Order: sequence, then C-alpha cells, then structure tokens
Amino acid sequence: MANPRDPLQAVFVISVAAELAGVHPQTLRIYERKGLVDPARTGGNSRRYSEADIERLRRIQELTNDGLNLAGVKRVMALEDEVVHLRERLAEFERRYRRDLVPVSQARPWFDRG
Amino acid sequence: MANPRDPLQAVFVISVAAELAGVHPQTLRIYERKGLVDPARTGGNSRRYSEADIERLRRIQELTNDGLNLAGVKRVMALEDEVVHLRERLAEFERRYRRDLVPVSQARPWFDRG
DNA sequence: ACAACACTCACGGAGCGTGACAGTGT
DNA sequence: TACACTGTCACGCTCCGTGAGTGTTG
Repeated sequence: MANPRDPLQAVFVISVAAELAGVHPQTLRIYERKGLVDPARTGGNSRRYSEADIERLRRIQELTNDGLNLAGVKRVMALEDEVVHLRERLAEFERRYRRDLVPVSQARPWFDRG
Repeated sequence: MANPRDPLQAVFVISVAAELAGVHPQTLRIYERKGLVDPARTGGNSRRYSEADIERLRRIQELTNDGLNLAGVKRVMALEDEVVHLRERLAEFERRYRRDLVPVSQARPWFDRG
C-alpha cells in the first residue's frame, strides 16, 4: 500500500511538483484556480500531487509552450480525452468485428480496404 | 453556376465578410496570417470569402469569446475536425455491423448495452 | 522556532483587437 | 476622382508568469 509510484497516489508537495514539472509553484496555484489540475489536499489543506497530476502538468507545459493560453489548454485537453475515448471505442468495434463476425475465409474485411 | 449560396463559392470581400462575422476587417487579416482561415484571392490580390469561410469565422468568434487565444483556436478546431471524423467512422462501423452481421434474433447487440 | 505551506497583490512581457496611415487597383 | 482594397505601425487592454509580502501550519 501507499506505493509512491502509483499514479493515483498523491505524494508530492507543491514545491516538489513544481520542480518536477519545471514551473513556479505559484503557477501551479494558478492552474488549479483555472481548473486545469485538481490535486488532493491533506487535513491541513496542503496540496498533494500524484504522478498522474505531474503528467498532466507536463502536458500543460507542452501546450503553453506551443503558445496556447490556459483557456485553450483546458479545452484542448478535454478534446484530446474525447479523441482517446473514441479511438478506444473504434478499436473495440474492430476487435469484436474480427473475432465474432468476419468469416475466416474473408481475408480483408471492409474496414481494412480504405 | 456561380451560385452565391454555394458554401465553396468565394464571393464576399473582406469588409462584407467582417460584417457578417461581426469583427474588424483587420482582424480577418490577422486570422489569415495565423493560418486560421485561407480565403480565395482575385487576380488583383483581393480576398474573397466563401460561405464556409464565414462559418469558420463565426466558430473562431465563439472560441475567442470563450477566452481562447488564436493558437488555442487553431488547435481546438483541428481536434474538433478529428472528433467529427472519428464519430463518422464509428457510425459507419455500427451501420455495417447492424446490416451485415447482427442476427435478427439478437435484439440488442453489444454496442447498445453500455 | 524554523521551514514550507497558505493566500493576495503588483510588475513586466506577450498576445490581440482596433484605429490611423500610405500605397494600389477598379 | 473616389472608394475599397492592400499592407504596416502604434496604442491599449487582457492574460499569465514571477516575485514580494504576510499569515498559518507542522
């Protein structure tokens, strides 16, 4: 239990999270107020960032380095999540299609032809 | 021919396009330089905006009104295009699945269950 | 008591919309 | 000639990162 490598285990205080993400600690507070990250809190109201939070912070850095402002970052990350979800559904369709329904004799199902 | 309602027919000069989109003409030149729109040009190098261009300009307005900067608008619109494309592929899968492969006796195929 | 957390405020750079200006084309 | 296009430049506003300052927590 309490494995620090668990991506959902919130272990990093703000100064460490800022260092890992390569930004000013104050910047992380700004991101939180804008709704881009939502770190856990201790009983004493201190932020604790998980490995997944750090990954998200790094993604935010990439996007801001590309010139996006925070409103754009928020919307882009939501859309990227949607794209991932749609790709997963598509892959699931294809898997089922192949496994359950395409005759073995049919070498190339329609979704492989174009 | 040359139907002005054709969404690909480039007919509006910049002042009219700006009025239709509700923005300053100079703003449209900025959008073009940033790669957000690409209006046609006449032989005399004047811009001509199509109905589709106007629609795109209105979408840009929506996004900037939501606080996005132009870099964000560009990326969001590309992602939205991708989402549309993925949804179309998904719908195509479902259509084929229903038509070709799901037995009539099977009332609810797997993709309708969750 | 000290270090690191919490929060708010102010400065500076960059992005973007708007207007002014000069030149060109119809 | 006159008007609307072309471009560039400058002003002002907002956004955002950074630092300072102060209070609180462990």
